[in-house]
Amino acid sequence: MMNLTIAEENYIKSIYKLEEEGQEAVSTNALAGELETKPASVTDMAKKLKEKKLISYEKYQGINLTAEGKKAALNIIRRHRLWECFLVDKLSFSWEEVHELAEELEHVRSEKLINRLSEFLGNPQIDPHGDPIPDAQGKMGKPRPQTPLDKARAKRLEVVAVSDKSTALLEFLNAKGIRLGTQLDVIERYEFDNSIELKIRNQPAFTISEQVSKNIMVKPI
Amino acid sequence: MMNLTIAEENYIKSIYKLEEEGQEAVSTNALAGELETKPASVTDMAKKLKEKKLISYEKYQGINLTAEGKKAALNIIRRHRLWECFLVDKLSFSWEEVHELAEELEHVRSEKLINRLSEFLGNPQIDPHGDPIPDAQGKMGKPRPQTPLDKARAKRLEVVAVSDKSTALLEFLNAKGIRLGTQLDVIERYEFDNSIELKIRNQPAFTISEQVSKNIMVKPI
DNA sequence: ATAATTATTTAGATTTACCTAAACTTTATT
DNA sequence: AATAAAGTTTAGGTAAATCTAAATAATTAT
Ligand SMILES: [Mn+2]
Ligand SMILES: [Mn+2]
Ligand SMILES: [Mn+2]
Ligand SMILES: [Mn+2]
Repeated sequence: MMNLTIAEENYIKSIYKLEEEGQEAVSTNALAGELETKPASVTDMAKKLKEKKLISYEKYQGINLTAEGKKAALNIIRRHRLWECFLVDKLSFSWEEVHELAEELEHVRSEKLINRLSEFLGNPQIDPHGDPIPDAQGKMGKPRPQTPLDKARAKRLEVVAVSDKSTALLEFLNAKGIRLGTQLDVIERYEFDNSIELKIRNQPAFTISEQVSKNIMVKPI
Repeated sequence: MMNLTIAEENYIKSIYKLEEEGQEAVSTNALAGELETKPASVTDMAKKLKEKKLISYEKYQGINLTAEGKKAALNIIRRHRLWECFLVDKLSFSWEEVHELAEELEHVRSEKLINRLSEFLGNPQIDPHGDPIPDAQGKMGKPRPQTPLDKARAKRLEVVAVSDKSTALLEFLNAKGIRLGTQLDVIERYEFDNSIELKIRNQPAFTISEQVSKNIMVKPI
């Protein structure tokens, strides 16, 4: 596996993410949005990544990772999520603080370091936000049955993952006492704005917006 | 304290090191040597760092850190040495493996991260090579009495620090069983090539070159 | 099918951190 | 003091990663 620059790694990671989210071929605009950069910059980089055979790309046709690109992406994600575990489990950071730091730490490229880190952490399978951690070979623990809360139909639910991108969301969840493993009772769904009234045992009920519910992954209990 | 690029941080660190080693004003050439770059590049960067008031610099007159530059340097050194401790103490790396990795990790800039790391490690005072670790305010534990082995006059000596830059040197020391705290008896000093015959308790005597002896810091027992 | 809109690419600049080669200063040697 | 050598700076260039503005292609609406 050849050596990537930090910019290249960030592109690969974002392409992976957008593909995961269902984009058939990742568009220049979508990628520019994800990376907070301009479409023209994306086109430039697309040519470079194609040259390196990490993506397939034809003018105006969008972007897809090659097998090699996917492998690279999983490796970066592994590093990112292991560092997040380290920060939470060993340095007592809370879950809304770690994503940003992991964005930097993930670019320290050393197989040995990351494998030792994994071992030190007890080879965790999920990160602090409930996302699975790829193993050294790039295999990711089967994504367990999970649905965004806005789509879930059951009444009793358990939180299995949350989006890690927004500090504000995670702080809101802290305030409401929602963490991984928290059990929720859906009291009511309001059609007007798709807000949801929830109850956690021993706590007063509260309402969350559709925005929030889309970012909480749950499974029925 | 303003934000520095990785290149700027590396320059600051190298200037600090050369000043420590006694250079009155750090020359363009010396710095180019230390950074494995070209003198012309150093001149470019010197202008930038002067602009940022991290160094004092006049054409042809060499470079010195300002108070602010020194503070920045100590902060980078703190990060470097704490990561070295982490790698050795927590991830079981050996002392010759950690410098390179710390060269990368040191550039992750977060006060909170590094202070938490320090705490996690038990606020260590020295790194795996015996070098003192500056505290959060940039104060460095008094450099304890130490002399390079080639200059030491006593017969019984204890190893208090070693140079961390050469993997080959550290591997040689591993092979000979020399670590921090190791007690050495000087059997003989050979004037011809300044090599030194040493003995460690319960081991056969062996000889080291002047090169090696310059990179082992000792104190009399 | 044509026109309008949106998406994407190209052209041309900019910034950072390098480089080489040539010019210039400083220092050492005769 | 003059010359040679060594050290340093300038001039001009390159590569990566960005940008803006203009051109072009694809999509959507009329
Ligand atoms: Mn994250
Ligand atoms: Mn995460
Ligand atoms: Mn080191
Ligand atoms: Mn060290």
